[in-house]
Amino acid sequence: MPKAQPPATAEELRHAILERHGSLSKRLQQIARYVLDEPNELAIETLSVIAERAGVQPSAIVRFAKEFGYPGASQMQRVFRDNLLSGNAAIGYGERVRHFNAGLSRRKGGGHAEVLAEFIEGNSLALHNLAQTISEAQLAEAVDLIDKAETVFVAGFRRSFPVASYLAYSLQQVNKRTMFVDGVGGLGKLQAQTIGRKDVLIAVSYQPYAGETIEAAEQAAARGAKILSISDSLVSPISKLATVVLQVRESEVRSFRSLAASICLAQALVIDLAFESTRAERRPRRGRAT
Amino acid sequence: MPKAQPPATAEELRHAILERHGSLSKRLQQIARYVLDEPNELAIETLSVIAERAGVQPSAIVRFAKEFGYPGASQMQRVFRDNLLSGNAAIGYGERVRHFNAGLSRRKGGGHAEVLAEFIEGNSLALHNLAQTISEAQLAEAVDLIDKAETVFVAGFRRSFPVASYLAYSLQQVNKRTMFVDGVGGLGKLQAQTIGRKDVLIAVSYQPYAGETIEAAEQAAARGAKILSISDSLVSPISKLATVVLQVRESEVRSFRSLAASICLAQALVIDLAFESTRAERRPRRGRAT
DNA sequence: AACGAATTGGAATATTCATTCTACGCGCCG
DNA sequence: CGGCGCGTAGAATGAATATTCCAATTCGTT
Repeated sequence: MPKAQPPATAEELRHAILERHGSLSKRLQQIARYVLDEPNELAIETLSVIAERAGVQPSAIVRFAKEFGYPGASQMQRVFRDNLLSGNAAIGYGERVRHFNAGLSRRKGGGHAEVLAEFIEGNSLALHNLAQTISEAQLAEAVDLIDKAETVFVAGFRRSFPVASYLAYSLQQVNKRTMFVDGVGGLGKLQAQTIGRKDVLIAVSYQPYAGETIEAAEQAAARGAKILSISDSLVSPISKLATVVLQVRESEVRSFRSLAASICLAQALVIDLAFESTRAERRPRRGRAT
Repeated sequence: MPKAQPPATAEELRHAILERHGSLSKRLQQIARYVLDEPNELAIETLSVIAERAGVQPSAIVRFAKEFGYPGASQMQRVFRDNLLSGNAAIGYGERVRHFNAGLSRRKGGGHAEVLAEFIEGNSLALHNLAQTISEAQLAEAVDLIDKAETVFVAGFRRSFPVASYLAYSLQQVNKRTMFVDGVGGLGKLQAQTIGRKDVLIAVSYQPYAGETIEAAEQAAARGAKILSISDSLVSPISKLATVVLQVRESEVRSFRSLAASICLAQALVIDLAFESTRAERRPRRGRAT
């Protein structure tokens, strides 16, 4: 049932969609979601491109537009285009385009957004720094270590816990046998006690190093397991015991260190491993489960 | 005399135009000026519209594009579109992410460092995108919500778990009364059951939305608690119930979405809260004046 | 002033794109 | 269990748009 008056601005349309989202058909909801999530795509790309990305038929988008009162999809696009333009409208390059400095630092004294911007900046720096501190060889070693392990144990507490949990989760996602030493119920020590010679412990730790992690590492070392340390220092108590150390320098803003770089590294590690495994599938030996 | 290699970015094209401006024909200079002055128009409008506004023939614009090495005017437009989007960041992002997804499958995958570099790039993009999708107002609302809460409950499972655990950890660090709904021992439901009218639930969730989180959100809503949703969509099951939604667009490579942006947001949220509390300490009581 | 080369305007053409339409599939209700 | 209606996919259509081409004009040169 098309409305008589189509929303004239992107904001209005957004509201309208949110309001009616529940009562739309499945396919239309799918489109609604895409429209909400990717307004700029909608503004610029052609209908068929949008359709493909949203996983629907072009005609479905036309129907969607009509559902909200537009005569056609093009008119709906216009709304988003205008919105996009007005957002950027301030950028008026004159004939004197000598200003190649697109001023990116907008100083709003406001506070909230500034904090966010600061962290974004900091994490961005940390990420790029990561590329320089981690060498290809190190990464390859680390992946190889994990790939060859029968079972991977992951340990990390306090500040490192999110990184460890991410690692444990995604390793399982790529079908690596993984044991997350989460220390629930004070069982951390026991969990790590079953580690064996063919296994690997990934120990994530940052200053101040959690006692549990150190313990786990010591135990692993004692039982002949390999250790991969993800840490902020090469000489941390854990790194000393490690076979391979991946050093991450996190950004620190107002004495709060971030984790973005570590998460990124963890992610790259796991995906890289997934590639490695895929390649390894062709090889007869070492039949890891898919 | 068409150049062999057309400028691939708007900035390059601007350079090229400025350089050759003097040696262009009158009509071509006219177009050059328009291109420099109104890049946005060029990005979005159709050729004939642009021609009319610039006071030239459509064919002249095609000629202009060819002059700079493009096979047609459309290809030149694409350059400006990409630029517009990456400037606005909301989808220059999607476009680029799509690019290295394509690139990933093409490359042999031999380079470990390459994978890392791609994730760094992807996360970097996601971070910058974050700055644009989260408005100061939203952040302020979210902080306010948390600040006023008696107890903060944090829920997030599977992929969202690292983010949730980070939030829980750092909220406690800044002395906020926090309850981490971690679902250990299948007690998730019970943990969330004690939530009250004065409390806030921070629900972190991404597709596919974990049932436990949805349950927790429903319970919270039923008991009259406020909900802050950190999610990838405005219409996710959790976001629908939420008082405030912070939408995060993560980078995605090979169906592995990252978490760096979410971690960054979480961090900013907590630190921002810490400032807020510090300021509030001077004032009589917990209740902040709105 | 006249010729030639370069440039331009505008119609003709080819291509791409949005939209419409029809037949099919699915779920709902009798 | 069978019919009915909504929703959907996909091809056909028609419109709009980009591009090409050629004749007309301007500009520079001798």
